[in-house]
Amino acid sequence: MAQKPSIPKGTRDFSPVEMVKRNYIFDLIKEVFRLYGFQPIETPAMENLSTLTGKYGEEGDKLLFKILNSGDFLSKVSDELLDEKNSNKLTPKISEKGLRYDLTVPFARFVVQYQNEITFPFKRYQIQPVWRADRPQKGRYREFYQCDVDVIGSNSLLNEVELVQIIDDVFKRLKINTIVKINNRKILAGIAEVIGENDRIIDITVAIDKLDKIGLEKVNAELAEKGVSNEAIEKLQPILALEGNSIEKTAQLEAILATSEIGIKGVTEIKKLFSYLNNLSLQTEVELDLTLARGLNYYTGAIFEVKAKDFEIGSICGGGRYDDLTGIFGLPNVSGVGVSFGAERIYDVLTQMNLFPSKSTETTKVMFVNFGEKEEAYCLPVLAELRKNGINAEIFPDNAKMQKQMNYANKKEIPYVVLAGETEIQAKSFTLKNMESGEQQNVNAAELVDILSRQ
RNA sequence: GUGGUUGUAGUUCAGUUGGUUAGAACGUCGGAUUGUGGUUCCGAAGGUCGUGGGUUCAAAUCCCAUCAUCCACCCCA
Repeated sequence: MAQKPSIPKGTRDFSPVEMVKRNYIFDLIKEVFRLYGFQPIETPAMENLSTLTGKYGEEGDKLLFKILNSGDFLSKVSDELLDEKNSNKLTPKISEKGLRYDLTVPFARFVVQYQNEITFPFKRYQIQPVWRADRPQKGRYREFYQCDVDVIGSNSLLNEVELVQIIDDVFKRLKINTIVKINNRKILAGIAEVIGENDRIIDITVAIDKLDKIGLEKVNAELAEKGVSNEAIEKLQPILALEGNSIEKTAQLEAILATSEIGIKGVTEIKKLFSYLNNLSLQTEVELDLTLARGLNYYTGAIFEVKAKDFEIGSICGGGRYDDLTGIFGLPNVSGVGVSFGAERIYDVLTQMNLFPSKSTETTKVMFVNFGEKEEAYCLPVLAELRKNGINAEIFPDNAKMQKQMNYANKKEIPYVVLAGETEIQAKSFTLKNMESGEQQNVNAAELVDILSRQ
């Protein structure tokens, strides 16, 4: 038992059955991305730590997986430093690489590195795993896939509009009912300004983000605990209590934030975005949600979050605009906006709501029963012909007992089985069996290919 | 990083107040059935009871430690 092999905490193996489902999600998402003119890139699993550290806040740095230097990495470390046993000071000496924490920062690095070869606006998508040294729990893993789409090098709000359309398109195809929550970091900044707590924008947004979850009272308590003045908390109350639809809310906000330049800017952006969206026949619900604050520190404009309506789970997609992401890598004033689809959670939703399509193009469609050497030779040309026609076909590799071979086909959910033994060879035919109905028919090679092509 | 939960066959779990040889279901393999799967019947294999220590005549069971696991918090997809 103790010696049984296992994989690290928070990581997973994917069986063939799971891979078929995962690929369904990835392929569908990619198809939509391409439809809007996005192109794929990939970046390495590991980045230089200098690229990663300091981009995700203090908490994020702790969650970075670091890779030990190769060779005798301790020999270069001074004895004093070793004796000190201070991990934070020692780490930079023995580790220079880390596993990527998300896809956005490597993308920013990519853009800066290839700025002269890239034509802006640059629209890319990227579907790769990321790693976080988090403690795993329900729906959270240490290795998981992100599906990112970003446009970089364009300030136009049209990009935000198209991202919402992509979200709508993807979830429409996946048959998941969603609600897209939209907010704007500038509005949050405006709120902080109006209540006189400019510097505490992060604390304030993190706290009000929990409004849904822990309620107004606890939010206020947390604000007070973080050092936000009572006066400011008082001023915040009417904002937290805003009601009505998105248009009504923006109207009220406009009045509240009148004295804040940045706040008004945010309201203007939101108004424009909603005016576009209202003219599109979106299937998903879209609403302004002022409590939506989560997200990385680098968001500066729109913030998105998508939730499944019929299923209680965290967000299944999220993103926003960041005005100066590439600035930290030496390329200032390049604005980008993007969203990331959470493949793992989408998988969970589809599984539990039974929304995966039953038939797959990835599995075997027909299996030939193996009756022996002579029969193998008889089957091989037809197998080749089937494959030439794009039909997934296989022959059982051993002349095993009929029961074993049929069982194999059954377990693998192969819908058709071909039996070709002595009788068929003499008649130059094949017996095709439908595994679901049990029906059998005797056909020649051409008919076999023809029938299976049409299924 | 903090708090809690649970560790027994490949999997899900029984296992009485500590008592001889630790059970079941499902799965796997074989047979009933040498050209017909899913159903049925019969049989078999499979365990250092997470690991280490302690208490006891005796430990899967009680105690301690440790590791793993799942859940919640912080944070996040």
